Amino acid sequence: MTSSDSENSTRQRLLDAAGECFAQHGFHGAPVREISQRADANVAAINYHFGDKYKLYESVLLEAINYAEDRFSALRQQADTLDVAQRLHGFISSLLIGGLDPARPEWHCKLLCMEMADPGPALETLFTKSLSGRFGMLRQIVSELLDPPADDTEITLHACSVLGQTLFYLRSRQMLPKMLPGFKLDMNGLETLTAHIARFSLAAIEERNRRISRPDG
Amino acid sequence: MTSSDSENSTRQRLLDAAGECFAQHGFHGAPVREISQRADANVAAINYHFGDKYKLYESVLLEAINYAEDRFSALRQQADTLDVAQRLHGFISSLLIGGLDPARPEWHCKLLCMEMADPGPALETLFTKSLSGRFGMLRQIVSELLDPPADDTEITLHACSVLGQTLFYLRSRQMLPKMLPGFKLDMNGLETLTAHIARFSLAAIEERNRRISRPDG
Amino acid sequence: MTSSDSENSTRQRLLDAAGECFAQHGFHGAPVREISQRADANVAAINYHFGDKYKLYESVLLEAINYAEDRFSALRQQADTLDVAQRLHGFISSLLIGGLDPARPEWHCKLLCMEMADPGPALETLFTKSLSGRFGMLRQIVSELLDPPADDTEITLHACSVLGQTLFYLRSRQMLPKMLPGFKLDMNGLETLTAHIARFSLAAIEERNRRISRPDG
Amino acid sequence: MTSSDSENSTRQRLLDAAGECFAQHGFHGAPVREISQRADANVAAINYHFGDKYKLYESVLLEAINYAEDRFSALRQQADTLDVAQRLHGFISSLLIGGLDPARPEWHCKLLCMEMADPGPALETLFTKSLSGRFGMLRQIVSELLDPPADDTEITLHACSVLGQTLFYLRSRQMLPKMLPGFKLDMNGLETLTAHIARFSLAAIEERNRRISRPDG
DNA sequence: TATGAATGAGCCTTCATTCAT
DNA sequence: AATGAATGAAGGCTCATTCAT
Repeated sequence: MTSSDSENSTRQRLLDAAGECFAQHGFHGAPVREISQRADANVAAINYHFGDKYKLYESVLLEAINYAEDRFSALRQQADTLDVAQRLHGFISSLLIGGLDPARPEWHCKLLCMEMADPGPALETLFTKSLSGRFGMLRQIVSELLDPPADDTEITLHACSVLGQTLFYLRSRQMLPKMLPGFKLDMNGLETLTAHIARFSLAAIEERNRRISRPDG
Repeated sequence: MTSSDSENSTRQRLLDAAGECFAQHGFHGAPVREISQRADANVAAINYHFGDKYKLYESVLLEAINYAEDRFSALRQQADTLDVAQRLHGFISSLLIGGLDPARPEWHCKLLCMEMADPGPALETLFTKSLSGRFGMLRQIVSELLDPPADDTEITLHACSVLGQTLFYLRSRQMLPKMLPGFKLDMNGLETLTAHIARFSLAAIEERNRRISRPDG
Repeated sequence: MTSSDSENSTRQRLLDAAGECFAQHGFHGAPVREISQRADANVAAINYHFGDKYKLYESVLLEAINYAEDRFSALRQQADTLDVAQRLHGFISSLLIGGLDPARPEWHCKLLCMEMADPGPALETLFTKSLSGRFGMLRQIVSELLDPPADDTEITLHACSVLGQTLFYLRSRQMLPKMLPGFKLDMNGLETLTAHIARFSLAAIEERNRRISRPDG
Repeated sequence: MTSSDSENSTRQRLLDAAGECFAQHGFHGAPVREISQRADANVAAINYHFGDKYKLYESVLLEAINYAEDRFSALRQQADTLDVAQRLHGFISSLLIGGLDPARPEWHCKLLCMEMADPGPALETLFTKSLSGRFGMLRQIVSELLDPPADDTEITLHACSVLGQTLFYLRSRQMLPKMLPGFKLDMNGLETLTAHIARFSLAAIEERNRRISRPDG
């Protein structure tokens, strides 16, 4: 067992500490000194392992985005065995539970939301590496649900409706206690949300399908 | 007419410059010197007019949130003359067009989204002064749409579904060119979005109403 | 009497302190903290007044080179009233006494010599502003002394011989106590040196003139 | 042959790389990491081989000064077979060509000049090991040339005149392209310089000898 | 013999703020 | 009402060095 173990190496401790600090104070508001102290490491260790503060920030973002990627990989592999409604449910669930899973460090979700609200150079990587693929997956699901078939714009609008409902909880998480007092975001609550979003969206789409296929205008 | 009435007073120029800077670099990333220079004012002017940097930030946020409040006031006054579907449409429109209106300074929306992604003490004021009222308004509309009547939780879930779809475009604005290449956010595009969200949501609710009122499933 | 008095202003104190420090430890070896402390000023004052450390360094060099420029100006104005041998003596004296004058801060000479031994961007300014003019002046004197007239190269070589003898004492000043133990560089000593260099050079040139003008080869 | 014999040992590569770096940026301005990288060695190798950064610097200076010492040794051994004018020429040539020889790494000369402009503890070694002997040699030559004999001071002054003319080119090398545009410092140019300095100095001394030996002025 | 990881001290610079005017 | 000068604290980063291997 060498010191490069990914478990508790200086590098890994820095990543975790940085995640917390960046999520708490933002990139500019988080001093590298505080990060290194929380990681029980030297200030110079950051530059040694990551080059500079921003490269550390990028690495932290990657760490956060990768965490939930497993769920989507699994979903992709099960695509053939699940019907389209199940895949919609799976997508929403992956995003929502993958994002708010109480087992996941809180800062993952917040940091990603902050980066999306104020995108920097790092977002490019996140996008090409993960976000764009996820959105394509959702568009595929939605396009299968829309019958009679929809044009590109309509698919996009429906995909955004599903995505918007889901991301709302991730992006509003900081405000949820204030907005929805009494609502608990435990596993149970998350499944309630998932079920609602799926049912709400499927209902809207079914209604749309019925309307379009009706003979009159 | 004193100089404090002037629309172009130092104080106002500072507010505008600060809005741009804060939106561009975040609170910690925007140096007061850059703000004062962009406002063509002295560094000390900020502390003179606002006390300190954070109070300036709060003032800027208030400026941004107040800008769109007129639309909601109008909506409230028209409540009696509009049917509930129109009020839903009006709410979505107020939020979406009020947020992305090309005539509005770009930083308004971005800054508010950033503050919501990473809430500070200033959010409290925003919430009690504006956000909480808006959400209550939406809940009222949704509760009227839900028939048979829904319990508190279901109202909230439906309100969140509407709100989530709408906020999605505000909060993703920075990423929209990348996510939805070719989509134009001009007045026309905004109305398309508004119409879709309203139709999608109404369809989902109607379907729900039908399902619930059915003697059994 | 305002605070911008050139006498004892923060800016001037910084220049003097920086001169000493840079001369003592070199540009890279002199911490700005030490400079500001010696100047009884804040660290930030350096960046406020000069922009950055290197611009301070350039200003210090200019201060040093300007100090002696008066002597050369005077020499230029007297050019018509002095014969050429006197002007040669004047030139050597201006350089030597202007450089080692005990009334002059010691660091002036050392710092200029250091910059010449390891030229940076700042030397360009020194050269165009002062050095090149001085060398032209010396070439003019030497060319008048050379009779029969000399070509460009020969003038240059003779000018370098005069200049080299003179600069030797400036550039070796740090080593003089070791090389020439017992030699005092007071006003008296400097005039002895000046006289020697002038006599030595004139002798060499006269001998050269005689040799060239001799009919045989 | 052990690895420490090798001309391309880590130790030697460090010396060469350090010479370049120190000459380029000065002692304080040259980071050990850059040196070790240029030498294709580990950072710790410097401390391992030399103890610390300054000891490396001293070693580099010694390397530079030793390079030219062979010429002077040869000159000393030939002392008996050459007349005094030839020995003067030889001395100047050793210094000038030994210093500016295009075959020699450029940094040798520059680094020595820098150390002389800003002497540190290392200069002591250089002085006792080399410089003082060279100066003594020149004084001996000059004293033989001065006839009628001169006192100590006069010998010193004349030696400094010869030395100053010669060192001028070494110490001004960085500025020569700017001062003497078009002058080429190839082997041919160096011999031109050597010949001029020797002739100039001999002429001055002959004239002096004539003047002194004249019954009166 | 030689190294990659890690360190504490120090670097220059910039920060938001204050003060005398 | 407003400002230019100045400040102490803190910023991110780099330094020469050390240590376990």
